[in-house]
Amino acid sequence: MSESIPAGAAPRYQQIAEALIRDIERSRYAVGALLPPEPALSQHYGVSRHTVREAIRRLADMGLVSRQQGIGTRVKAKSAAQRYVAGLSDLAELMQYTQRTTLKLIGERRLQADAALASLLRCRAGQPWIEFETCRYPAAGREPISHTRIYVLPEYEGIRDELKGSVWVYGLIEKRGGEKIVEVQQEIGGAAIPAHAARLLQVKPRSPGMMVTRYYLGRRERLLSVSVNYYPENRFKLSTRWRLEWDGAKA
Amino acid sequence: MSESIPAGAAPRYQQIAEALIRDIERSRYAVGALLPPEPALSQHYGVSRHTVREAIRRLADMGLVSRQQGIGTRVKAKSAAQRYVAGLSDLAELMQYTQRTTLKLIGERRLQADAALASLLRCRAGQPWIEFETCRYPAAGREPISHTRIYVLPEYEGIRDELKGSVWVYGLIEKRGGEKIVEVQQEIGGAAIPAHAARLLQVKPRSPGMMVTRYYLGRRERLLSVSVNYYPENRFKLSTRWRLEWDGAKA
DNA sequence: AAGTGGTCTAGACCACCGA
DNA sequence: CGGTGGTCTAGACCACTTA
Repeated sequence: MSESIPAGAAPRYQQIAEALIRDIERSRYAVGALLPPEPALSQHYGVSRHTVREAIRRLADMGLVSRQQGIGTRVKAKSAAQRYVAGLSDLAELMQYTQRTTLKLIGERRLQADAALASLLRCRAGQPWIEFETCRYPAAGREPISHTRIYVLPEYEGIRDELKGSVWVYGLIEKRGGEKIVEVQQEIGGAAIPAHAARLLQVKPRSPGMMVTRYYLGRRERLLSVSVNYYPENRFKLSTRWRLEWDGAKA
Repeated sequence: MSESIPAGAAPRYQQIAEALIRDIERSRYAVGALLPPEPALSQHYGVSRHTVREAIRRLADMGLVSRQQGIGTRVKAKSAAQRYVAGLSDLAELMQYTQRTTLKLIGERRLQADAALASLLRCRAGQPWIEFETCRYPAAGREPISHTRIYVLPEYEGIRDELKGSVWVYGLIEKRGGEKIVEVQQEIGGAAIPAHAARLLQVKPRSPGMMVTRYYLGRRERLLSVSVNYYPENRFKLSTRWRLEWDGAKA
């Protein structure tokens, strides 16, 4: 072959990828069905098998097809699902204290969840927890940014000794138990600051604020820790950037 | 070459990929530096250039290196950064009104940003906007969930006619202008509900609530729309799930 | 002009699957 | 067994960057 390609034209494999995508969208190749084998495509488009494979690789990256040795290339979806994603390189970004902050340990107690706490912590009543009460301060200022109750499994009791300073609880859990935090569920709502927290935060009871509850889960959905945070008005903002991304995370 | 590979051994390109990863981790190739050119690697490992490219492709998929035609392959990171990601298949999930809700248009006006508004909307003073004031209601109940001021570029004035019902503004923008929303920046903080919004939300002025500001951006960071939302306490919670994912999103 | 990565060919053998 | 995708070779020309 080796026909000269017009300048500015897309590479051959990309043209073929586009052709295949069109064929999938127009249901020439139905979802669940097999694409023609690579040698057939290679002959049909008059290119080498390598070029066809390059095209199919694009489709696979987009999640449109999946390949299986010995079987073939199966159509998995009619169109590349676009989605918006947000990413964190580190869990510390979740809290977004860009400036240095200090964690102050106010108190600690062992307890068993009563009905109310069990509901908040999504566990069964009677479940034993250790509760750390903390406030977080900016390095320079005096007013605390937040009041936080941290609940951890009793087996992580020892983290108390390392809790001082600007360390993050989940880091301590990962360091000690060796259990990795695989998922964090975060709930945010407006809330009046309860009297006890208000005192520590130096605001009036029932002042407006934000309540953030975070559930830290390990492998197999195991709940390792829960934190309940109160942020008074105007001291802290949570921000998140959602970006459109093509399935497969290609730049 | 074509030495027989021991059964069960990893493919050659994978072995080479692992060797390169080791070399990067051990700083034989520093972050920011260039990997040796493909022909050199091909000769060094005694494989074809294709095989080397397959290995480097793995590294690129993991975000360890980036390639640039005419320049070379540059090391971008020492290790495949694990990260936590959250995904939305649709922007509607950002708002998370699981039940059906209705948008009620309260008012509309054209305006030019004064200093305060310009700061909020991150634009220059004098920039013309159209402001829609809306409340969102659950289907059955009476109390509104939220009060929202939506700012859009004047060119999208026409979306007013479609704003009624439970439609989402960004959908209208995409439908009309053809401009795609590529990024959404979201800021959340606790806030007292201002008097005007409080009246519509049927709460007392300065009651605790949550303020959510969302910036909708198109291609090239172009700001298309901004929404300022107030949610009273206990009527709505934002929840997000962050999951650990390996860079490159390879299963 | 020289060197880089990007694309492409025409072969080959292999591991895996279903009949 | 024949056919699938997976790996690999030994070439080739091209587009792009730097000098």
